Amino acid sequence: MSAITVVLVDDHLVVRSGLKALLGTQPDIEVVAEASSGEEALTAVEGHAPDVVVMDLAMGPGMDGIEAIRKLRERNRKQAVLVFTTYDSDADIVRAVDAGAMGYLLKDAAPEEIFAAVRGAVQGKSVMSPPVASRLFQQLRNPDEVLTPREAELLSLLTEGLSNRELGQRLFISEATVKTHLAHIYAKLGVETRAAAIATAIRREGMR
Amino acid sequence: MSAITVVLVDDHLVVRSGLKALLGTQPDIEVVAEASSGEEALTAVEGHAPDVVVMDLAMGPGMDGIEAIRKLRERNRKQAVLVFTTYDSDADIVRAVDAGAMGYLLKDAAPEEIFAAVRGAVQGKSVMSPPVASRLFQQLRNPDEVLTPREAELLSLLTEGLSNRELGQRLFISEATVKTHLAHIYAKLGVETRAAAIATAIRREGMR
DNA sequence: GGCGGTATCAGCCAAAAGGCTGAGAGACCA
DNA sequence: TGGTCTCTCAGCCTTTTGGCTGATACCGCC
Repeated sequence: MSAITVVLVDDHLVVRSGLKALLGTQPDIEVVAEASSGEEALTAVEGHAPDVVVMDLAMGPGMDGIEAIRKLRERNRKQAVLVFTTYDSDADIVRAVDAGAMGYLLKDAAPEEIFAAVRGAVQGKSVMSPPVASRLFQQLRNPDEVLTPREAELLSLLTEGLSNRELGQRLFISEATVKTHLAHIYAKLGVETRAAAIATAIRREGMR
Repeated sequence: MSAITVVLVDDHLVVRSGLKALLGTQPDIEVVAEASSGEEALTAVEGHAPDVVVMDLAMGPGMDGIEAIRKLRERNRKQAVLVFTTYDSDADIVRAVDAGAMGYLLKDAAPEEIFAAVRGAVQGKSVMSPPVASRLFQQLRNPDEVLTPREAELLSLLTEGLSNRELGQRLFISEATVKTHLAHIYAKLGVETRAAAIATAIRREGMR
């Protein structure tokens, strides 16, 4: 059996370099290409048809990781995508899985975890770091705390510092409705003020 | 002349691994030890007395990079510290330089930049990534926009979602004083509400 | 056909935040 | 010694936010 082929996508050269060095120690894994942006990732995958794509989510300006994953799936190739990122935000996890990611690893993962994830991915196995898994589990247990699409939309605008009036104008709804949504959001996030909601959203939900 | 000795400090194994691989290509640079936390960094430097310490700022729980730099200087050894981090936040840059960092590099820096910074550091030269330098320059040109220590402290607490009353209690000052500081902070950040201030602080100032 | 979830809106009231002016104390520096 | 900066505080007024209760409409589902 030939080696598992991998394409690396990360905007940081040191990370790609480190990942390549680590994966290079495994005889059954071969890094065939690297990319430093979502756009590059698309052409790299097109050109090398790898078994696995290891992808960072945050990649500076331009296409982000989530979008890249979605685009990769649209061109329905059969490669598996592993997310490899620094933060374990609820929003990112859900969006990545939704976009079609096979696994979700954090950058402080042990080498064995990474190897296992790559090998698992080609067999259709989903591997994720323990903190990530526990977050997903948490969401399944407490569906009451999951924001509705409209609420998430509002929260996202909230993190830009808008007032209720501005939120209403932006979403074409009355200020009263904005306040209703906010009250629900606060309850779900477990906070009592918009300031705390913003802090929670940016830190925990990864809404940056 | 013997090689420049380097200690690597970063909580992510892939980053250490990548940095080591990159620096390993240079015959005049040798990585003599690695550490994954501030605490480890202190003992590693103690044991190896390197010429240069390459240090990440964000390192999970425990001592952060800034504190580690400060501690290293207190034990007044002669090694130079290079900050190597993902974000170029104003607050971090100022704090790092204040703590005694010799250089400030971003993780997307080119290999040549990194090599040059390491070599420059041992000669007492200060090297920083262009975006970092431009931020420092910006601050020198517009000293009116630089937060005072007290304001920075308040802003930091603000990003945790505290109310004016809570801020006052936490800082042992009256609510009136809190409001005065906030007004100054808003003016300096160019915002008009606490929500926008929090958003700006977390995103631009990197206060997470 | 009813039931739960979502999205929309209103009105009322209390609390919090923000804008403004003015002012005193201590530090630092020319 | 006088000016500047920083930190501290007060009062007054307007705007914004948050808490509460209740209501309508649409949609999917059993």
